[in-house]
Amino acid sequence: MAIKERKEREKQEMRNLIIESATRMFLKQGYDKTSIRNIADDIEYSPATIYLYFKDKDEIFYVIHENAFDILDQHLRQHDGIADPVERLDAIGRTYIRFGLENPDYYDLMFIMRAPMEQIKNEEKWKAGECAFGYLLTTLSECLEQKKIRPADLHVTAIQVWSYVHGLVSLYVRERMCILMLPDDATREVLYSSFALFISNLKT
Amino acid sequence: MAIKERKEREKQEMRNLIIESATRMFLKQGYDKTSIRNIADDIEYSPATIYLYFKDKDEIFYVIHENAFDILDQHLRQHDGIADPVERLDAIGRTYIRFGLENPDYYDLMFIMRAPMEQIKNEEKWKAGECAFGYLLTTLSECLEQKKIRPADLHVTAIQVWSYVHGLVSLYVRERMCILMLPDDATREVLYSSFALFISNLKT
DNA sequence: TGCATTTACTAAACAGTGTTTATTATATTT
DNA sequence: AAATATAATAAACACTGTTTAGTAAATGCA
Repeated sequence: MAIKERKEREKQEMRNLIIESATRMFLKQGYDKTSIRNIADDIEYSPATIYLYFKDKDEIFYVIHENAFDILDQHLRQHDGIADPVERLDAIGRTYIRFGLENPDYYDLMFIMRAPMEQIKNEEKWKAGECAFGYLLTTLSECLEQKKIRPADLHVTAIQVWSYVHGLVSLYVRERMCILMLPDDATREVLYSSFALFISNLKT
Repeated sequence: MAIKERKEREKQEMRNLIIESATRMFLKQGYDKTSIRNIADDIEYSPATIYLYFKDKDEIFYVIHENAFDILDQHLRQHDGIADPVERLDAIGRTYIRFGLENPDYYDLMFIMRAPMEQIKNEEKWKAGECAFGYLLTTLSECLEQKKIRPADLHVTAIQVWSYVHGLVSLYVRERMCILMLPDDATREVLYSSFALFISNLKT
């Protein structure tokens, strides 16, 4: 009965087709303009067909959300080779910020929008988030062990670092950095300078 | 011609009626469920009437956004009496965090949602934001003058502080703090502890 | 092979949304 | 009292996510 396997494969291909189309549209026109009807038009199926492969719109965006975490993860793990944990922390932070600035829509979906988190409530855990946060925890615990940053509770420190870079990126992405009344490239410079200052304040 | 004045007054009263209804609904059921039709139902007018007093839905929420800034401002200015600027900074930060945790919908509108910022582009400046940010700048420049915090560029430091508290609150409000896998009250405690640590790292 | 059954798909509808237009009723001015 | 200006609305437009009922094709079994 190889038919069942082929059917399963075809089902997965259709899911991929939908996700690919949705991702293209999302990155081009944003969440709101990526409607089920637009996706259906794009892949040349009826809107109702999409509901045979995904429970609802949120489920589609949950998959995109997970894919985005894979991409961020690849970026962050690039710094695995840096021996000094504080230097690594600095590199991770700058890469995180750069990822946010260069992929504002992905960043939105990963860390700002409510939709993907609704999905997580009904499932089990925020696996993708835990993976990235775990990497931060590992790096920070090395920093603390080697007494290279000011001593404090590991989780409190992690929240401090994450909140900080998230604050920078999310204020920028959601257009609150206009408060500086600077041109865009100068604003970005302030973000990186501010992060550098933060890291230097963290050091022992 | 006192009629014109009365008409002007009536127009303003109608605007207030709409804003009051919209605010009530927004705080009770959130942005999405506050539809023009729901507001119209609530004030017992037709949906089209609302468009005689407001250009669109965003304009209504822009007014609510401005009102929210007034409320935050009142909270923050409570600490005007604190002589030591670092102590004042600490109090301001904690009040900002508390405001965000206790008024998540207002916080959303003020610092996360895109809608109100669209309005600002078409107008002049982000007056409400500048007011609050100005207060932070004043406090920080005092801290720097008195050499009570580590020396650095004023604006870079301000962005550092704001990004940090915003990061804490926005990750909480948009449900990313679930990563800590702690009950709600413990999570809030981590936020405050993390801020305390941040302030102590900022001090000279 | 022929028939029954399962699977895949879709047209149409439902219940919403923000917004605009054409029309009516009311209030003001002349 | 008639003409004009203002205020309010019913209905429509163009969307949205989602569900239902019905059709056509592929598969399982005799």
